[in-house]
Amino acid sequence: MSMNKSVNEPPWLDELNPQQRDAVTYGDGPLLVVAGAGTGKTKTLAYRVAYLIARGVNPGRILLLTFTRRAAQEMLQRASRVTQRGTPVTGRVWGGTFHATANRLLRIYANAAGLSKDFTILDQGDAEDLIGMIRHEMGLHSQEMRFPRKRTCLAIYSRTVNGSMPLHDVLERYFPWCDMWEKELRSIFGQYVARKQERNVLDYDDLLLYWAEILSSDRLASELSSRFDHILVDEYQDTNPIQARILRGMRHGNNNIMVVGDDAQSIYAFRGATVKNILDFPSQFEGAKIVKLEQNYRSVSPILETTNLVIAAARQRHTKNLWSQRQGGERPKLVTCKDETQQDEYVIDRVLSHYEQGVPLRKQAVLFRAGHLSDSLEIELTRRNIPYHKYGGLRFLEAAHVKDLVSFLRIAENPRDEMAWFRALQLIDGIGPGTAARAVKHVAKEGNDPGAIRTFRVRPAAREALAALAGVMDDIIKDNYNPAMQIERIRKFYDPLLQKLYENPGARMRDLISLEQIAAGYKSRRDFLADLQLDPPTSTSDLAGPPHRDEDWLVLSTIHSAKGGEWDVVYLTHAADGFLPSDMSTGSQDEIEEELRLTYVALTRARDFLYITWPLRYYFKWYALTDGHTYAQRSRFFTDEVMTSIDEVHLEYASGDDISMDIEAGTDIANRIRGMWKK
DNA sequence: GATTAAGGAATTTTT
DNA sequence: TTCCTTAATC
Repeated sequence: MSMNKSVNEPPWLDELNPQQRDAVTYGDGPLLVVAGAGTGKTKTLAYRVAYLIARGVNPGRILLLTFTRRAAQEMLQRASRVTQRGTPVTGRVWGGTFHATANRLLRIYANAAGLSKDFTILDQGDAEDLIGMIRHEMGLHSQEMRFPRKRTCLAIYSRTVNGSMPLHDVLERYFPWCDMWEKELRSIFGQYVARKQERNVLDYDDLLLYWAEILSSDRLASELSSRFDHILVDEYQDTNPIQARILRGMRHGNNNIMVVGDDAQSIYAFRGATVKNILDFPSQFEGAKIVKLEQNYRSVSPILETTNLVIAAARQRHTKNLWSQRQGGERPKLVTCKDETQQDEYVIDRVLSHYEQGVPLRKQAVLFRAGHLSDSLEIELTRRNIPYHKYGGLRFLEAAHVKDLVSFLRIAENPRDEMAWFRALQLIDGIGPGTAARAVKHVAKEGNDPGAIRTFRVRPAAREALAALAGVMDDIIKDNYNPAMQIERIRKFYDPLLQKLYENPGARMRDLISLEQIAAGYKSRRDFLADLQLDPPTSTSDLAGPPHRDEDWLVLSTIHSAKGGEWDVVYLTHAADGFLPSDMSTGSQDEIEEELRLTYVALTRARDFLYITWPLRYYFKWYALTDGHTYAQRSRFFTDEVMTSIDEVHLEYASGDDISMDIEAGTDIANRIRGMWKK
């Protein structure tokens, strides 16, 4: 910025360090901010938004792309706190994920994209099922011919689309064991695409793909670009080639774009994300300025020392020298436990101890590689009445009963939605896959009027239920029914089925009640569905409704879902080889390196205290028959070099099976027991 | 043609 | 364990 403008600069710019300030006050044109962990990336983006608005940019003409909706909201709230006292103008900023933004834009430009604007969205499960269906129709059964599973098929498809790469290359590089099926896969994918178009549905990848495709027309690219004076992108290291293509397309009129990221934290390669996007940014957007943020405000220096050592093992990265002014503090601890039970005990013990020292539960987080790794901890927390929220892992929306209910709404929104029909119909006794498929065809032949399901002939036993289902559809399509009322109506039909269908109807029923409550916040069914699928509730307990607002709870999270977060105390559990790195990801050097970055992301979430724990012994839980166990090894990422910065704690030698393993308390007890004889 | 019983296989990360 | 497919029955 030129000096003569500084008189007009807002006073809050003083709250930034020189590099942050450079980024925030940068003029027009492309800007790349390489921001190390904890260097105030969120702050910089938020202040940039505030700055732009203060400089007179219309908030409605700013697009802020983030990884989750929550991240966008937090930034915008922060931006409005910075600028105002007055009205939160930031509410008008377009903020959200790429997918949610795609959804919003595609509704507006549906015609241009060759879509009908009432399209519905297939989530991953639906997409898998559709592929599974097609695979089955083609007679490619997985078992005997060992054809790739439907999950794998979708993963291959997705990688091809997101990476903008030919199928052949994807197979060769990432799925070599499926190489021999290239022809069949190509044909499945062809049908998959045709089927989606015929049915007016988009999968997650399509949202990006259609957006990108619209932009390939110069006229439309100009039109879309002209909606936004500025585009800001967070977590740029986790975008994929198609997203980079979209951004280029969106900058037809001007090149005001700011991307922020850290190559050391790139952890979404499995989704096609590539660090290349960051590296290539300067060549893709000519004249780009680069700003590096290297002062870490988050972690105390002993923790930073450890994280710097961990990431130093990465082969390919931008060198950054992260430093912290937060001197003092404890060195991280690496705790070897006997088994998972002891690990749970230890973590809970430390959590409570920090809690007593004044750190609320919500400022502490337990992180792990995979969703199921917190299962035993969750049981123990529940038993002890310690409240927690879990992020990542199995999501609410994927639960069968929720999908059942949502499928009715999807039919109402888009009667062509084959997967929704298929699901709803099979709820009826006497209707299986075969009948359901024919019923779907019948409805299509009758012009996709949902009422046409009445005229489909089924076996006598199913007739009454089918008529009832048709009645539900009639009712919820009525104009004066809001989403919550629609769900209430569906439940009249569905609740009795739920009782019959599932073992634990009580818990499932509660989910449906939460769903109805969430729906009450929406006026339109379309928005409700889109939000549910694109910005789903992040924590399983977000759904328990908001009964206690200021309640405190411990955070459990997969490392992926912990991205962007920070906590006073962080526990990284299951730091054993096989889990970190995951056994699934040790195929190639690239994969292992991604696991290393994942570890780095986990460790850099910590502000004051960092505990890394791993159990020596794992029991085979998934086999009821074998009660065997296996010995684990400490994660390979904690090399001797790294360990020079970490204190080791050994709990595995302690005797007894189920005593609490607090070290301090342990010595205390030993003392007291000795004392008993000293009198 | 639908449902159920039985057998077999495999377990990541997310929009 | 859970999910999924296949074979046997209704």
